[in-house]
Amino acid sequence: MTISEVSEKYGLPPDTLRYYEKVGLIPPVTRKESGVRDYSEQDCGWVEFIKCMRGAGLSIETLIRYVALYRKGNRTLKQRKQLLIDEREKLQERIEQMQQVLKRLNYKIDLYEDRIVSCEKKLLS
Amino acid sequence: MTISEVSEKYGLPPDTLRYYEKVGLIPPVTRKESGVRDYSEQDCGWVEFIKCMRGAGLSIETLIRYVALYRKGNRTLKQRKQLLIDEREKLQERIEQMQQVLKRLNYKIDLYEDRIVSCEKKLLS
DNA sequence: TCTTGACTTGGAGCCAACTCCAGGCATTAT
DNA sequence: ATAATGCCTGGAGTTGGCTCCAAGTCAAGA
Repeated sequence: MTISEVSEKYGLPPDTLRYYEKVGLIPPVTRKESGVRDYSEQDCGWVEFIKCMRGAGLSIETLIRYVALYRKGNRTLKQRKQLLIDEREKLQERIEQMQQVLKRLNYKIDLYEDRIVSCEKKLLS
Repeated sequence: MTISEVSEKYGLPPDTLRYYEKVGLIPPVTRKESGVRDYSEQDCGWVEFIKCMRGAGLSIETLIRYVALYRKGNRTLKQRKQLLIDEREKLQERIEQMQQVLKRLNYKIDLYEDRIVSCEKKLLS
C-alpha cells in the first residue's frame, strides 16, 4: 500500500505518517527498491494501533518508548506490559474525571433550561 | 484573596491565572485601588469552573466563547446552553472512545500476561 | 527613608504535535 | 523524449496552551 492509500484508509495525512515513522512512533515501514514506502499489513496494523492510542490521549513520547521496547524483542515483554498497565491507570483516571465533568455539564444544562423557562414566563406575563 | 492564595488553592500557577484572565477565559478579576488582584468568591468560582472544564479537555477557545456570552448577560442564556450541549456531546464521544481503548488495553495486557507465562515455562523446561 | 517582597504589565520563549515546503528522484502518460 | 505526478528528505513554520522574564509599582517592616 502506498502512503496516500494508508492516509486515506486511516484518515491521517501523509506528512503525519512520515512524521510518526521518523520519530519512531511506528517501526520503519517496508520500502520498494526505489525507496518509496509500501505499507505491509503489519505496518498498517501499527498505524491503526498508534492512531487509536493517540486518540485516547497517550503521549507520543510514551508510544515511542513502547515501540522501542517492541523492537528490542521478547526480552522486553514485562516492560511493555508494565507500560501498558501504567497507561491504563492514567486513562482510567482521565475517564473518571471526564465523567464527573459530564455530570456537571448535565446539571448546568438543566439549570439553564430552568432559567430560560422562567425568563420566558416573565416575558409572557 | 491574593493571586498566590488562589494559585495555592487551585494548583494553578499565578502566571496561568493571569493568562486566563488576559485572554478572557475568566471574567476580569476584582482589584484593589492599587491595581492588585483581589479574587472574590465569584472570581474563585470561575477559576474552579475553568480548571475543571480544561481538565476535561474543553478548548480554551470554546471556554472564551462561553465567558464572552456570559458577560453579555441574560439574553445569551440559550446560546450558552447550546454551547454546553455541544461540548457535552463531544465529551461523551471522547469518553466512549477512551473506554474502547481501555478495553483494548485490558485485552492487550492479558495477552502479554499469557506470553510472559509461556515464555517462563519454556525457560524452566 | 530605604529596602524587601509580592504584585503589575507586555512581550518573548517553550513544548508537544503536527504541518508545510523546497529541492530532488522515479514511475507513468503523451 | 518529455512532462506530469507522486513520492522522498531535511528542516522550517504553526498552533495551543502555557511559562518565563524584565522593568516597574506599591505596601509593610527595619
